[in-house]
Amino acid sequence: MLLPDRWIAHLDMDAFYASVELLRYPQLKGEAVVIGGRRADAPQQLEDGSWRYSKLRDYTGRGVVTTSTYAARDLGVFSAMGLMKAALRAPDAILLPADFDSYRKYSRLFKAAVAEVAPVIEDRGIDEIYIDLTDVPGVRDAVGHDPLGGVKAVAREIKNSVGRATGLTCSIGITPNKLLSKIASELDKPDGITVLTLDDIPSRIWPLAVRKINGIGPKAGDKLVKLGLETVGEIAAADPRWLVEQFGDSYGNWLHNASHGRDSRPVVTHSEPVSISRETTFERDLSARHDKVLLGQIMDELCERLAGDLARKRYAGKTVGIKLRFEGFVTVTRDQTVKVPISSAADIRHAVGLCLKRVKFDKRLRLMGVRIGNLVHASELQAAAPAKERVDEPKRENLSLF
DNA sequence: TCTGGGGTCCTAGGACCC
DNA sequence: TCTGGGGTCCTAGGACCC
Repeated sequence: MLLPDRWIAHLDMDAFYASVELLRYPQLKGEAVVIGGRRADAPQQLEDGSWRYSKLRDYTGRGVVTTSTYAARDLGVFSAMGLMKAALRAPDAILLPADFDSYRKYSRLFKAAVAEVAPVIEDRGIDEIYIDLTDVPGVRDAVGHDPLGGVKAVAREIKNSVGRATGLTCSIGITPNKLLSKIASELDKPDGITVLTLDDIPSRIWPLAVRKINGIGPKAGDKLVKLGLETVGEIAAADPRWLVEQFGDSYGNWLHNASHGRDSRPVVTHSEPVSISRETTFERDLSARHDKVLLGQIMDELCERLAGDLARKRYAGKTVGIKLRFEGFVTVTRDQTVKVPISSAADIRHAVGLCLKRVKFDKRLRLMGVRIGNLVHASELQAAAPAKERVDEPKRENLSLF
């Protein structure tokens, strides 16, 4: 066996939000539970000590499933599914509102627990991480005699550490790169460890559906299937020149390499944000004419919240963007770049006004969002160049849209 | 009964400068 | 009078991920 030059782990918490809720409501273990919905009611304890829960069948609105327990998944209820659709499949499933503060707390706890064993960690969101295990003592020292044994022992140590810190389980995939580890962590879920080398690719990776590769989404997945490629192995067997003809230079070559398990991306332990945004979907579609005042208030509030995020994280930005989604799910964006980084709600709102002027409002709106990019951290923002830079921008009075 | 909210990255065209 | 190539920035849309 050819030994890899790196051992990269992908760790994925099992049904993370749902599992955190089960810590709080252990009596729900084994039940079909769904997390989601902005206004779902929290469980209530009655005078006799029993609990009353919201049922999926009682929900009305535009929410989606954020996570579901494995029992709910058995009934066909999965993440990102509309709650109304989920209710048709599992009307008696228990519906809990999402509690992101709690999930963030457990996220910090599990990442700190992993860092005690293996410190080279890449954050991939609230419930998953990549870990470079190459230089972890238990892995490095086992290279000569029992490399796979060393890797598995470290994986068990990480899982134990996470379990002690949080009471939660996770699944870990360990392979020579991030692409394969991401796939591997799903092969023995929940609570599993899967170690693969490049020799395992034909038997373990090639039989999988193309959508199992991180980076092949709904569009590319459909196109591949229409072209007759349903498994990763079928992509691997395809002529790379043909893949390039079908998918373009960049994506075609990436597909070829990915299907052969090739990926040299490093584990990135630090990154700066590129943009920060806030958006909201309305309970009902709103008219730019009849709901002008309300839309204006909502936009003001989004700008306030975005300014709050910027202040807390100590960033300013030069490019303000709006996102509008109309009935029929048609999405439009407009950007406006200003000369000097801004961070106040008033400055953002002003740039938003410039963006709004360039949109035609001929349909009702279901969503509005504000984004700021071209970010500069406060620490690298020099105090120079004050107000006079804004002379080229129009006056504020004639900018009030809505 | 359609489809949340927070992100990243890529592409492609046009402006503008050298 | 016609015609360069390269580089960077801005904008809009879209795919994808958690």
